[in-house]
Amino acid sequence: MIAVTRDEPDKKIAQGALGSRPLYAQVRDLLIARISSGAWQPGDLIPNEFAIARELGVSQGTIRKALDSLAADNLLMRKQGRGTYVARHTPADMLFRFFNFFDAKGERIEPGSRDVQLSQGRASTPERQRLELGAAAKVIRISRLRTRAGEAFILETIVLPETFFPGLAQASRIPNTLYDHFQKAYGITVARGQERLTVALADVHLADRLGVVPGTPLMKLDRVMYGLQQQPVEWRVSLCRTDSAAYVVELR
Amino acid sequence: MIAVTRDEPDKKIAQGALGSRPLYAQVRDLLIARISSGAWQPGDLIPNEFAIARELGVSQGTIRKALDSLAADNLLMRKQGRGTYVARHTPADMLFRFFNFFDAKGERIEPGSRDVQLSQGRASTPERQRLELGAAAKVIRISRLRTRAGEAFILETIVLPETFFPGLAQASRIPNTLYDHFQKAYGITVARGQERLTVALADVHLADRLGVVPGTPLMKLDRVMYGLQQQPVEWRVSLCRTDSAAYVVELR
DNA sequence: GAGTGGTCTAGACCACCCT
DNA sequence: GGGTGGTCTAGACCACTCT
Repeated sequence: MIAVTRDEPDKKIAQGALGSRPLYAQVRDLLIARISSGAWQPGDLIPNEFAIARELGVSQGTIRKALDSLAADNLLMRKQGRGTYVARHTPADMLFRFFNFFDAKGERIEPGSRDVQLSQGRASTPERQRLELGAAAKVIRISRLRTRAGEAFILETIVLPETFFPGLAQASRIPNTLYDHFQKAYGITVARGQERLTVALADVHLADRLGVVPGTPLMKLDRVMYGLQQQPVEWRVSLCRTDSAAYVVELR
Repeated sequence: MIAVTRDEPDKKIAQGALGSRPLYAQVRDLLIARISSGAWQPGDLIPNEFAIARELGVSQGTIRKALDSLAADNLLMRKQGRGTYVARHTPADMLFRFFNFFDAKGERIEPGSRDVQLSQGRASTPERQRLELGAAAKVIRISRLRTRAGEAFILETIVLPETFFPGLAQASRIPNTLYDHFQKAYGITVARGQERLTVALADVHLADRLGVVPGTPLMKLDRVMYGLQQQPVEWRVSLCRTDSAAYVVELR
C-alpha cells in the first residue's frame, strides 16, 4: 500500500477561491493542455490516478472525474487493469470523427483530397460573422476536392482566421486530415461545432468539378468549428454527392 | 440534518453477488422502469438522492451516479437547489427533440401534420430488416404530410411493429407529436435512433404533394428509432423541402 | 433558513491485466 | 503478486432556489 505522504503541494490549483471553476474542470483543462502541447503524445500511457492526484494536490476522485470526462470526449482511452492512454488521432475512425458520411454497408467513408488551392485576404462580411472577427481581420482560404476511392466526392471551401494559423497560407502542402494538422502544427484542438445541411442542384461548373451531370442534386454542408476555448476556428462549406453515400446522424 | 437511521433495508438490490451488474446500473434500470411504467410521470419531481438511497438501501453516491447518467440521456432533468424532475416530453423543444430542422434565424421549426392515412399488413422484407421482426410479423403504416405555417413541408411514411401498438391501426385520430403519444398511450419511450440523410429529386407525384415543381431537390431522411430496452420501435422515411430550412447537426 | 443538487475528499474492496 | 481502473460508501462543505 502506498503511504500517501504528501511531500510538497507542488503546483497547487486555484482551490476554494470564490467563483472559481470546479477543481475537476481545472484539472481537465490542464490535462487538455498537456495533450495539445504534445507533452503527452497520442498513444502514451499517462500516470495513474493517484500519481496525478499527488502531483496536483487534489484527491484521486477529482482526478477520476476529469479523466472520465476526457474519456467520454474521446481524448483519452481507459483500460481496466492496464492504464489510461492518450487517444490516438491516427486511427482512421478518430481522424474522421466529424466526417459523417457512411457507405451502404454502414462503413465510415475515409476521403482523400486533391486540387488544393490556398489564398489569403481580408475577411468578407459573412466570413467575419461566422468566425466572429473584427473589421480588419485577415483570413486564409482553402479550396479542395475530396475524393472517395479516387473519384470526386466533395467540393470544399474552408476559411480560417489568419491569427490562429500564421504562415499556413505560405505552406507548400496541406495534409488531408486538417484538424490533426491544426493540433500538431498550431496547437489548436478542434473540439466541437455545428453543421447546417441543405440541398442544392449542381450548376455547370460544379457538375464539371464533381463529375456529375448538371442538375444533379447535392447535399450542402455549412459548418463552423470551435476550439477548446470555444473560439471559432474554421468555417467550411462542402458540396457533396450522395449517390451511394449517406450522412448519418445519431439521435439521442 | 437528517439522522440517517436505516429502519429497514426495504427492497434490497442484488448486492455483492458475484458477476452481478454494477449497483448504479441496477438502480438506473429500476428508475427507468418507474418512468416507463408511469409510476413517475413526466414533469414529476422525484424524491431526493438521500430518500432514494434510503429506500433502496444503497449510498447516496450510487444514486447520484444513476441519476447523472439518466440526466445525460435526457430522461431526467436536474436543477440545483430545486430537485430532479422526470423530463417532460411536452414542452415544444422536448416534443421535437429528434426533429432537427431549423429556420434561417436558428429557431427550431415546429411542424404540424395533416392528410394522415393509416393501414395495416404483413411486414415487407425491408420492414422486417429495419424493425428486426420475424417472418409473419404485422406492421402498422402511417403516412402524413407535415406542415410548416400551414404549408406542405415534409412527406412522411412511418412503419410500426403491430405488437407494440395494439389497436393503433383502428385509431380515429393520430396526434401530431407521435413519440409523446407512444409514451402516454402505449408506455413506449423512444430513447434513441439513427438517421441516414440523402438527397432526391421530386417526381411528379411528390412535387404535387409537397407543392413544388417537379425536379426540385429534396432531403430524404431514413430513420430507425429504439426504445428504452434497445428494441426497434419505428422506421420512418421523410422527404423534406429545404427552401428556407436547414437540418442542423451538433458535432462533438 | 431549510432543502436541494454540485463538488471534493478519503478509504475500502473488486475485476482485470501483466509478468 | 502487484498495479491499474471500476465500484461503492461516508461524510463534509458549497451554491442555488424557494418561502
